[in-house]
Amino acid sequence: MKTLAKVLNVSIATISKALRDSHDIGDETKQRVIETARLLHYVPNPYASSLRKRSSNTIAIVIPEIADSFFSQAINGIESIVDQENYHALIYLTHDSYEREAKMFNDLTSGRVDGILMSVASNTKDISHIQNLQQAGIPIVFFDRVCEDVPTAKIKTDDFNSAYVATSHLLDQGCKNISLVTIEGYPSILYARKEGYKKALAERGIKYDEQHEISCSNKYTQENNIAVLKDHIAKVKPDGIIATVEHLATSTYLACEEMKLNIPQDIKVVCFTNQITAAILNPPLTTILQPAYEMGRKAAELLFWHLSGKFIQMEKENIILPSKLVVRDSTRISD
Amino acid sequence: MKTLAKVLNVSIATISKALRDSHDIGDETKQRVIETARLLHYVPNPYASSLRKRSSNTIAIVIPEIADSFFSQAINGIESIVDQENYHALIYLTHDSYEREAKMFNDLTSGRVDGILMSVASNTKDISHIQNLQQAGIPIVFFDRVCEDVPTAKIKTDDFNSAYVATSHLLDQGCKNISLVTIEGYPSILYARKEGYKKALAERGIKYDEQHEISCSNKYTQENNIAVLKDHIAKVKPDGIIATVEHLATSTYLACEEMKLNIPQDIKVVCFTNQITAAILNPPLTTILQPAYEMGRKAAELLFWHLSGKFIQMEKENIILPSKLVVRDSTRISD
DNA sequence: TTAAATTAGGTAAACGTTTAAGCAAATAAA
DNA sequence: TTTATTTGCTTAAACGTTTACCTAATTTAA
Repeated sequence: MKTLAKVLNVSIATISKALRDSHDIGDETKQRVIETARLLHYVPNPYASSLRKRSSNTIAIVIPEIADSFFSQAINGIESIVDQENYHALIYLTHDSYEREAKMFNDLTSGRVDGILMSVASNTKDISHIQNLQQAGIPIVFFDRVCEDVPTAKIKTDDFNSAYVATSHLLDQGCKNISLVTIEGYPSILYARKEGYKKALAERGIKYDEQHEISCSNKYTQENNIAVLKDHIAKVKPDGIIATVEHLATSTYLACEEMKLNIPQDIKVVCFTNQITAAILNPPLTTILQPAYEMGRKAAELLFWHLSGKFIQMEKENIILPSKLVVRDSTRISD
Repeated sequence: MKTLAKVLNVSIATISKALRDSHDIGDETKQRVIETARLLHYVPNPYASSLRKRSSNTIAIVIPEIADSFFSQAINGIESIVDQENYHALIYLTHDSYEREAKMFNDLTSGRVDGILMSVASNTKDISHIQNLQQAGIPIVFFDRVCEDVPTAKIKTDDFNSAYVATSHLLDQGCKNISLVTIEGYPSILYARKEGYKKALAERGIKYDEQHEISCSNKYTQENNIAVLKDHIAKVKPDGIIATVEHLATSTYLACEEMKLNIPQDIKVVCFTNQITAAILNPPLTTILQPAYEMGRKAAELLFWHLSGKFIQMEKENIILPSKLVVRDSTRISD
């Protein structure tokens, strides 16, 4: 294209410099260049530019799943910054599979992106793929599902505390027998939620019972999860349930309905979810609302601070944004 | 990196060809190259490759909004193909703004992507940005919110028919007075939905009344939408509502609740939405479920067929996948 | 007046691939 | 045996930018 821009008969270097507003070029020439570039619909080739500059103006967003309010809201937050910085965002879905995640990371060492924003897959144990990436000099910021063993910036919400608050709330509402519904895998956030749950129990002198913890599949086979839940409810007869991931809300409600259990009379339910429909469910669902947008935004901000050369000790950044318990009828004592 | 791969003392061309499995290279050398590439963690630089090959292995997904079940499910469908083709997906959110869309398209003429999958912003009228892109030789496939004036492939759902079916269903349930709730803008799909609605009315000899059509903002200010709805309901007193976009479901339910209107007794509601919580709402919501995943998948398939050189008359591809009316309590005659 | 500094722009190399063209040695065809 | 073909590899150009280094002309300082 620049050869075409030689209608101005100046050198190609002049064009480049003029467009990048270099001090080397006179104001008048700059204007002429910019003007004719616009006229000729010239748009620079990003790949040539990236190759030469060794930076891509692109980041990667690596998440387990996209059909999930938390993640889609987080992406909105990320995008608000990416857009402002004139960057581009590649999106990668791991579907919560370690194998896919590792494969993607291998590709990402190529320099395709300048940095990565990620929520790790729930069954990721081995972290060598992440370490390789760091060795390649590519910065990573974790959000929500962080990987504690990797020394880099992390944006979390207060999982421990919010689980504690949720459990205490259920206890306040008279529950004696609370089950914790989680998914398979090793995400540290689920561990934290479990610990918060345990602490609330302990504080009231209730013994933690492994029987009360139940793992659903994270593969989104709703029928299967409903079956598992019904089984559990029949056996343990809980009067309260804490669902630790979003898609378990629907399964839990349907399981209760099929068992003719009334929420909240027979069983009270609280769920970690950002679904906007929570308020119009039957009954309206008490939720732990996570600051998804802000978390995505903050994660992106940190990454760009780092990329812009501002010295940040990435491994020292460990930001915790508060979640909020939103009490609705699913845990309200009905009279 | 290839200079490093010269530990094998062969030429850099040999490396390149060996890795791309060219017939030029002997089997034994190929193996040696592949082996040591793996050993040295060699990953080719995508920007150099893209520059030389003049193709990027990347597509763009341009959509109005991501925190929406339809779009996030569609992305899942797209991703299933993108992944299979070893491509990469850049994501761009227009937030339903024509200005943002046009700006993005200008950037996309650069050759950053090999093709585009898009749902156009609801207030896009001028389509010159899209035409410019086509002139630059970059293929586009529309899905859901198509732009009828652009000659290229389109994946839609049967908006006309499903609105017709939904309206007829409400009429069957005894509604006499049905309002259509839409958003501002000119998306052709909303026009089709309106026409389907009108046809169902006409068939039963009911006169279409403009009063019954109401536009909410598409800027997601829920409080505002609720106010608009309450106002409308108070004035027109509809006994049935068809909400044509997902985020209006919550607004509608809340407006009815605030007005102490019982769904479905006082007013019946059906909504175009893919939200999985529809089944557990209060009451369970009758929905028009769109084949989001399949639409995304099909759109991606078409694009890749085209990219792979299979001759497709893109402008002839006009695929319509059926939506499904899922009847639940929100339109059920209660006894 | 001359030397030094500044301004405005040009030259050419480099970024890391891919690929057309070429070439020697080995093999097949005549 | 000679010629034609095939095999396996090398050379070098090209993709479209950016940028270190040069140069000539102009301005400023001494």
